[in-house]
Amino acid sequence: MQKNLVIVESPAKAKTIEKFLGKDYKVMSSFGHIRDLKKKGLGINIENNFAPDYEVPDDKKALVAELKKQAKASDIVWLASDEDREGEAIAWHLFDVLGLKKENTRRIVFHEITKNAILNAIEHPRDIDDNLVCAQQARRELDRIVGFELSPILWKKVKPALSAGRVQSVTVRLIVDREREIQQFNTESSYRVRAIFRVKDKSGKLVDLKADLSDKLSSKEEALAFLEHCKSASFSIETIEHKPLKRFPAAPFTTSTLQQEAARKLNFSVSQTMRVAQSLYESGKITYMRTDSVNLSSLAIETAKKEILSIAGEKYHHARQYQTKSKGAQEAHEAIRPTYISEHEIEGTSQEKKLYDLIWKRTIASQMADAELERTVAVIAVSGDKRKFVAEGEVLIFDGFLRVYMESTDDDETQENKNLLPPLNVGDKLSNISSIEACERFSQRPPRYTEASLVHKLEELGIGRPSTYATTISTIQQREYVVREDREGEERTYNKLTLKNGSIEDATKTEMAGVERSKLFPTNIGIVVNDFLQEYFPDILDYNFTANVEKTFDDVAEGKLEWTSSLSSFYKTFHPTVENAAQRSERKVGERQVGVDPVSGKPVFVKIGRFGPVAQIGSAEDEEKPKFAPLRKNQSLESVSLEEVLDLFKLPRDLGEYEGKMMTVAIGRFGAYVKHDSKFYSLKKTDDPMQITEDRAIELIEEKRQQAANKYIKQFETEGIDVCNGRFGPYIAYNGANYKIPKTTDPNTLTVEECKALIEKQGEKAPKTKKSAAKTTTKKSSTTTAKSKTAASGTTTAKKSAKKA
DNA sequence: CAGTGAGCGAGCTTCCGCTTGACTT
Repeated sequence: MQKNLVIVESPAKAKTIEKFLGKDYKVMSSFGHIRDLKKKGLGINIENNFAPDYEVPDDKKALVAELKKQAKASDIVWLASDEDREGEAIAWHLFDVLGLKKENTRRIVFHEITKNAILNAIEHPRDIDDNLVCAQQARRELDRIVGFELSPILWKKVKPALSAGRVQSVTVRLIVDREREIQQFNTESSYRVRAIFRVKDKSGKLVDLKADLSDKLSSKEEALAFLEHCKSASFSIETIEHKPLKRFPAAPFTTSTLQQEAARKLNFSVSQTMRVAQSLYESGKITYMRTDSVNLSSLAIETAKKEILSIAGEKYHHARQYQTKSKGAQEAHEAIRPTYISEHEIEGTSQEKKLYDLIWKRTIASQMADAELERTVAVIAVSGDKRKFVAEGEVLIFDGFLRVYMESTDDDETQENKNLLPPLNVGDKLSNISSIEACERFSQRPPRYTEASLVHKLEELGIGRPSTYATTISTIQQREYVVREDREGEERTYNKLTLKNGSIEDATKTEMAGVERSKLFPTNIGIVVNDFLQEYFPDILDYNFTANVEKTFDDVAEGKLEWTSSLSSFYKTFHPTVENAAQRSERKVGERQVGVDPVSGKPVFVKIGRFGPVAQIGSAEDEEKPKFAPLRKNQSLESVSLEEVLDLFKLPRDLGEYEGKMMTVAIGRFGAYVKHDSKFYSLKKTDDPMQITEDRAIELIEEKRQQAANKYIKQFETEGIDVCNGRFGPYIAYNGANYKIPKTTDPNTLTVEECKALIEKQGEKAPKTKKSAAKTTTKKSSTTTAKSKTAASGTTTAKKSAKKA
């Protein structure tokens, strides 16, 4: 029987701590929260002074039972959850659920997982901070109230199974607002002028000196006039200025900055970064990865120093302690850093190696000296004109931290490398002119968010926590408020005027504009939901809502405010807005009439239907049932035209008969297809479903039949082994699973024995279950299943198929 | 995998923050 039981939040932490504490201590993990508001219903008794209705979730029951048992068997229980609002609440829930006694319970905290920090914590136990626990309850209940009162309004007014919440709704708003800014942005063009002079460098060789005109020119006429003037003008150096410059290393990683840098430098998605970081943490290679602190332990600062001295020498070392600037930071942990800074590299997957390398470099660089540069600015006067050319050069005097690490920026405009300027003197005449170009340039619209830049914005606004950034971003995509995708840009022409050898050339050039890679776009549903919420719940959708309620939670934490009264004053103003929205707003949220159908004379609408954006001819009140057609993915509820909508009703289209069966063309979830004899044939990208001919459809059908015929290279029927042609080349199919064939082997010559050997070598796999359709459609099908049951009410076949689904 | 959208109408959906596995591709 052990004397002491220590409970922490994370099992990886438990493992390391157990080593420090010796055999008198058993260390267990709570795996985060062990109790929460009841899953079903509000879980809050509003009339009864916001009394919470807590329950231990099913998947935690076994764990709680085990903790209880171990706690009973111990003399003293040490509650060592994190030192923040959530951690304090976890400690209290443990105390309550495990039925602990005050006299043999100790609350301890540490910010670093080092032996000293932990032994020190053990020596300084304290009581559970009830005020902090109350602040957490207020936070928890407020989130539940907002989420569970708003979401049902959306089910009624927009579409079932939607959601709204303090964090996710504001996150969607950021993206919708940005999209509107982009739509309303007026691109303006102007002319930038650059001169290239030829001057001698130190060794007397002629080199280019590039200089840009300080003013932009607003029109082609102005640009032409300026170049015309330059033909006969003279150019001379007016001033030269040398300025020392310093660059500072960035602070060590927090969750948010790690996500951003991994996206920029390694092209990781936000969730991918967290997955990889989690595995590094679990194998003890890095410190905790969900943190908002930039603080390094004194131990880390010491070992970083040792490393820097041995890699680069004394001159490169500069010990620094960083301050957290982000709003609402709770700093329960250290910054993200290597556990052992002396390990420059680690074993692991290539992703793990890359992320570790990034963390190592960032940590080391944060303790290194500033980089020193010198910038030179030469101003060049143009005779007979007030405007000046400016040439800038930069030299690195001392690389400092840049030796190991340089932070990236989101700015996708390629930063031009500035080099050292050739030697120049005030008064020098620049008579050797290579060219002067006036190039039409366009003003930049605001950028769309990437996952990482969105996290950055959320952190800046103090919305969400390190543990939730990744899930928030996936939630808004799951709800189909937002999509992450690429967009092809559009070709744009621009004008370029070049003065060379005394004459001006006028050229029209083209470039791609507006190309997007992996950016976040709002969907029709996202826009409709956002506009609705903004209209009826402007306070909740306010970018400062979270920051404001955090202030009242702080008051609760400091004991200045009763937690229930903070909630009741919120509820008093919030709940009436919910009632108001339920009554006043129309069912037809987001509906828009685009025109009148010329054939039937009925109105044509677009709206969010039960299954997403849809066009509708005629209304439900008409005697005749209205006609529906889903909108295409790229069509916007706000801007789609009557013509485009009417086109949607032209499908499915009959193409004529083939082999006695009708061919129809339509567009489904996976794109355009031809249906024939209840089989489906996808159209190629180049085929237009509105234009496709009967002959082309037959061609597609025959092509697919041909492919199916070529599917089998060989079949060993008695053994049930097939050698097939697949999308990724030849493979072996056996017992419902697929096996690779080495590239060096000719599939045509494979024997049964060789196939069996290959199967054995790759380890016999379980048969693939018939698609994971169940997993992806369960959620959606809950509505369709219910409907199909009733649609064919009573018939046994319908019940069967419903069960299957 | 390639559909759906009225009508009867019960019962379902949903939040944010702590934590990992247990599941497939």
